[in-house]
Amino acid sequence: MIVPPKNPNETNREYAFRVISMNIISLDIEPGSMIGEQEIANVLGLSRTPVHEALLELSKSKIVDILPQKGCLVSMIDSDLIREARFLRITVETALVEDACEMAKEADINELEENLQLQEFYLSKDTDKFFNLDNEFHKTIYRICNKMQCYYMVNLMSIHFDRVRNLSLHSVKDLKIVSDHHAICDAIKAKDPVAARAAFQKHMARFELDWNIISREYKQYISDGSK
Amino acid sequence: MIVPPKNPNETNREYAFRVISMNIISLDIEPGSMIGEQEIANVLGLSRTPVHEALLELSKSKIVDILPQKGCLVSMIDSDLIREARFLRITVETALVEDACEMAKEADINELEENLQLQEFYLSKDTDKFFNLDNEFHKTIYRICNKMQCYYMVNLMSIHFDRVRNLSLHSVKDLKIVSDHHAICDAIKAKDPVAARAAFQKHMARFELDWNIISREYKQYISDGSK
DNA sequence: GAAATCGAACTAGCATACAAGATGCATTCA
DNA sequence: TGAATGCATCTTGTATGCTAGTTCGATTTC
Repeated sequence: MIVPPKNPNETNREYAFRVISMNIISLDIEPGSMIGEQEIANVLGLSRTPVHEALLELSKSKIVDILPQKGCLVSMIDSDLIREARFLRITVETALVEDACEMAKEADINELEENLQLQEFYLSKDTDKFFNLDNEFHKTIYRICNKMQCYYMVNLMSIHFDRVRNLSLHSVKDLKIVSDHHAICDAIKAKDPVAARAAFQKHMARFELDWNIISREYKQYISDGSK
Repeated sequence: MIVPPKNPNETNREYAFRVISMNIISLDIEPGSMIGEQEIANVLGLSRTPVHEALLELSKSKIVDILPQKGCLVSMIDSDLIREARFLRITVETALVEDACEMAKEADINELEENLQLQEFYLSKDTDKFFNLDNEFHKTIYRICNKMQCYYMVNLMSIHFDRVRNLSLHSVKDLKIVSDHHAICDAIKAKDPVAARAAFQKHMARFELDWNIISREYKQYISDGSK
């Protein structure tokens, strides 16, 4: 488990949540493994309480399953939950990119374009950095539309999806993500909701290809009943 | 504050969450009021711990705002958060009713129709019962489409919307909700996604009218900047 | 040898205790 | 009189202790 330093303005609970989430997405905590509150509390140098509260929040998205008096099971990669997370993102963000065509100011477009410059720079250099930039790109679209609370809810559930997306970045070679993002950004800039919708859906459709590769390559992490 | 009995298989945390949510929606806990963990713990006969955890979960949807070392502020009725909650529901459930046209089995249609029978029965008799049936109707649509995790996430945020919806049921006389539901159900039964989408959007559009009435009638509960 | 039983060692839920920051009022001081 | 100060008393965040339920292995029993 990777333990970054605690940020100054972060509560212990937020710190625990951040570190555990990170390690689940990066697979440094293995899908299907059991983790105990005390065990994590020891690693992070905290008491059980903030760790308990962080795990409670994670359990809301079913990324962990708290089994009372037994322990905390980190979920296997579950195609049903990924399908739900992906449905939610596609549905919500498709509507958002359309709205963004009216809502986006010049400064917003600049923010997106600056992000895309950095994406190009880091794509082949630093996978984790790129992953964060990708997340920021999507988050900016929520912000443009004044839907930050929706972002929080969708993002919490997206962790299932993120875990696979992170694997993709490390495994799948043919990455067209940045040009997809450019197409979305250009459509918003051109105030063309039809093009924005199309570009976004094309972007999200790539996942099907990745999933085919990932699901073969990481069989041991994928729960039964999926393919 | 109304305190129903604790269900047998419910943890104290779940009980606290259920009771506090209920009282926020029913306005038995007033918008803008401060509540303390100890105070609620006393009323429910619990310790602070499960109450604290319940409030943490509620704070995720911003329906309460935990101010460290000060207290817990129950949010005013906030048009921005309602707009977000409503956007999320409309966006997600519009997509769902379309999918439901393919997914719904005969048993599912029966479940919806049985629910509608009860809605007609209780509409003028028992507002709270009707409110629950309305919720169940929407929940069933998620279940038909195998999107229960999405239901949980959308529902958590919907509490802002629910608080006003509950006021509507008590204040707004001209209720066409049941016939709306019938139209949605009939479209799903006829496997007509275009009609289902239209019926659902017509249903959700009613809220604008209600909001105009509510926002005048309950000004004291509505946060500044809204109209 | 196999099955049943008991108990030690785990777990999370919850209660309680303590720490540290916010508040408000009484007191002090100019 | 008015502003500043300090303390008593709130609050939530966190740590710790206790309870009860689960697991697993050693021991007993047949």
